[in-house]
Amino acid sequence: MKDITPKLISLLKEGYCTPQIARMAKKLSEPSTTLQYNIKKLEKEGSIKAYKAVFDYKKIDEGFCAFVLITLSPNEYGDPERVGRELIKHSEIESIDVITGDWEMVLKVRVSDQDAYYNFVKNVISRKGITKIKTLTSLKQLKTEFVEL
Amino acid sequence: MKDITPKLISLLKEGYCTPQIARMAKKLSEPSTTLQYNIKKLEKEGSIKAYKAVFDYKKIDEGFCAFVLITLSPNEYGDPERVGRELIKHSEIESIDVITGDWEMVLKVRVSDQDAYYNFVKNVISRKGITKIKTLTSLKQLKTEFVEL
DNA sequence: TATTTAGTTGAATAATACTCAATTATTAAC
DNA sequence: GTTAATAATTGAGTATTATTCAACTAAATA
Repeated sequence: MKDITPKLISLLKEGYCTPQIARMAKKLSEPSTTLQYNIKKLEKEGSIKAYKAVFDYKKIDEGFCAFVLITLSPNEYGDPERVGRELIKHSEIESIDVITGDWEMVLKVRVSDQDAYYNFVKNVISRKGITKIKTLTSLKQLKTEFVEL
Repeated sequence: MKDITPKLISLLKEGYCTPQIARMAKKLSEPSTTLQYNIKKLEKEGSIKAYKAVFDYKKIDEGFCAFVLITLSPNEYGDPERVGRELIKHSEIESIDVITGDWEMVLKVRVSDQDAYYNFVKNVISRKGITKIKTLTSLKQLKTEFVEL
């Protein structure tokens, strides 16, 4: 039997959703055309980047979650975004931030288990420009993407 | 004129969206009823927690983003989830994780600016049970919630 | 005040999700 | 292996919903 679930998850993780205008209109007691107009405005000015699904990642074989604190080599200090942009396409990475303080970057990463994380570090993170990393492993996730778990 | 935008943002941040089955069906060349069935299954087994919008937070007055590393007092070690659950309802908090290592918890927080963050720390974070915090301020966000910015 | 621009809204239409029943595939029991 | 039960796929029809459009109202600008 064809298992389309992985494809579905992949699409829903980054988009392929849409606002429920009628439901919001009821909730706010406003005409749906008014919401339509205002939502389109938010989209046009780029305030809304995507509509997507939030998962209980334990249940879709992405139970291992970690924050990766990254130290860049001195010659990358000037352009940490360059390193970041090379990481962006990796679907295991939920977020990428350039930060202040003891580290230069922080990633939030989701993979299936510790083994997969080891491979991720080996193949994706261990690259020229990244000097040192510190992993904070999540033991329990209470909230993610503004959604309570 | 009535400004419903804040209400819209608030609703869309945590839900009030729905999958675009027809669009995915085209993309995957599968009948939409098959997708319907599989998506409903994911929902029923709790794999999908919500459908929501992702914003360019700079454009909706939430330009200040920080990771908060938290050290708990020894008498809270046993039940870090208790502290976490009290934080969950705060809409400024994007994520809450209990972690291993030098800290017990990490939050991802979004507010309008540094002033608002100061107030957030004062009013929400500074509470019994939390001994020490370290803030990693995001200078540049390249990706968030699996969505490229 | 006049003029333009931005925002609101109801009515009509187009698109989409959803329901249901029939069919096929998979699994479990004997 | 055969049978029974369960799970998954699918097309046709219906109910909802998003979208379009034009009329109207409010706000901003000169």
